[in-house]
Amino acid sequence: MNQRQTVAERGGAGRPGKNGDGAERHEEIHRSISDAIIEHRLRPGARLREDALAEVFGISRTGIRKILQRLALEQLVTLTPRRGASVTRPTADEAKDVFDARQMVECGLMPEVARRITEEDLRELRDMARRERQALKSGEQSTAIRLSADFHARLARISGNATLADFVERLCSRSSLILAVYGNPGHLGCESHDHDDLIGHLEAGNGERAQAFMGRHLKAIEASLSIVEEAAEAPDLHRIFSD
Amino acid sequence: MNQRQTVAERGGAGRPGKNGDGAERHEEIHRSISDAIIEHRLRPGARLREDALAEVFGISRTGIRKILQRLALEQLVTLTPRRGASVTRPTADEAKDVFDARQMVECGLMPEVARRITEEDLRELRDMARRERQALKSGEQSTAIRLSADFHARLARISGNATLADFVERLCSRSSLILAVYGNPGHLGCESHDHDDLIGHLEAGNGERAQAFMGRHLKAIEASLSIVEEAAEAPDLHRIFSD
DNA sequence: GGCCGGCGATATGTATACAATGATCGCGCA
DNA sequence: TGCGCGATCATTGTATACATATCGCCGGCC
Repeated sequence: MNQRQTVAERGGAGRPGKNGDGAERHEEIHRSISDAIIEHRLRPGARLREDALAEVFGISRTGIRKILQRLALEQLVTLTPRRGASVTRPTADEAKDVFDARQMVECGLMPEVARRITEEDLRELRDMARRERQALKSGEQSTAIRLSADFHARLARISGNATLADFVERLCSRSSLILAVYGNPGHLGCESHDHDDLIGHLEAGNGERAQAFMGRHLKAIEASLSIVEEAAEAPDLHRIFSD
Repeated sequence: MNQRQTVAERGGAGRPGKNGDGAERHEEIHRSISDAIIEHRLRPGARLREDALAEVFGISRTGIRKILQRLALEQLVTLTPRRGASVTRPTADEAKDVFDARQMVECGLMPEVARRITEEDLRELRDMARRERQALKSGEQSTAIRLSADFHARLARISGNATLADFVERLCSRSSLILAVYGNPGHLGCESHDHDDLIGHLEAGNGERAQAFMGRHLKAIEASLSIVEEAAEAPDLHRIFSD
């Protein structure tokens, strides 16, 4: 296949083969795909063919494979041997696990977050909440979903624990997938004012209240899902036709 | 390079190119390297050259790279662009984050574990604890370290939450690295009788006590570390020679 | 005598070619 | 006419070849 994209990109950089070039390009592509999945522009089950992606982004399959593997480890895509990659379709069990994990970690982090939060953080969080509300109001679901996930991830990072923050970030990404499969259309996960209320508790330095509120918030999201295990691959015919 | 190993392996399988073959082989190699790191047979900082690994395991660099990337995502190896892979040397900050995370998650899991644990689980855990004690006594540090990590991971899995169990498993692997860097020789992380005591609390169905005990257990491990940030790469010459 | 710059070696990053496998579609047969 | 079977095709898995950047060494220069 031709490589017009590659040439254009490299030509623009001035000197071909610059060091950070490749790595940053990969990072960029990873984020592109990741965002598309989180924003539900790629629905669960969508197939991701290596050739197609390679052509779109103007790199060879080698680089695409690397990125797909990373996405697979983040459980955003599923790699079926000899069958290729597709956007992960979370099971009901996984959905429960993810929300239980968020309940434990995000709530547990709130006291520390309340202790460490700065004015700068508060300003940024308020801005994110505002943009999210705005996106919701103007019907930009994709943007709202991503901003919501970003909000939770950003919050966790304030705790100062990078390991737990990374974990929360991945849980939020997966939650977005779960919403895509089990969410009711028109009823987004996070209520528009919830995040603002949470910011209020944190601003007041009330970690306990923030923790409790986060707990209710997550429970509310989980409760809004209609988790009905749609006939899986390999429906149990015996059970279905037993009577 | 020749491929005698590959031929031998494939030939032994009976039919060449069997489906699971490649994937399982990769899994096996991943575990080999992972174990070597966890068991401190590969010390932090050790370089992992692709050619050398490819030759040792009888596959091409392509497969090795895939495995190295996975290990990097699990934060067991560090991939420096253009410099290759090396066993991760955890910083003091990372060590603190990892143990704080374990404190939150492993302790938080105990009540559910106490609720769900079965006789079969108890038997298995006791066996692992026994083998660990035995390894400690006979001076097989490597084995003891791995068994200790396995014990904690196994415990978390009983909770039924695969997501959190995976997380704990990775935290334990990283803890092993941390022990390699900051641990005092001759003083292994987990006291030999701690795990047995923990099993006792779980057998009694006392989740709260198990939770508290796990908390003390982890704190004890963390306290046994001598975390002194050894002069990092790029010593701050200004600060050093300012007086 | 010490430092800077060039040069060769080594190892990684990338692309491509080839091989193998699973899926799809068409054909023949019952 | 429906089903089973076989060939072709599309797609992934693997290895290898080539380009490129970095590291260490050595010689010249200040």
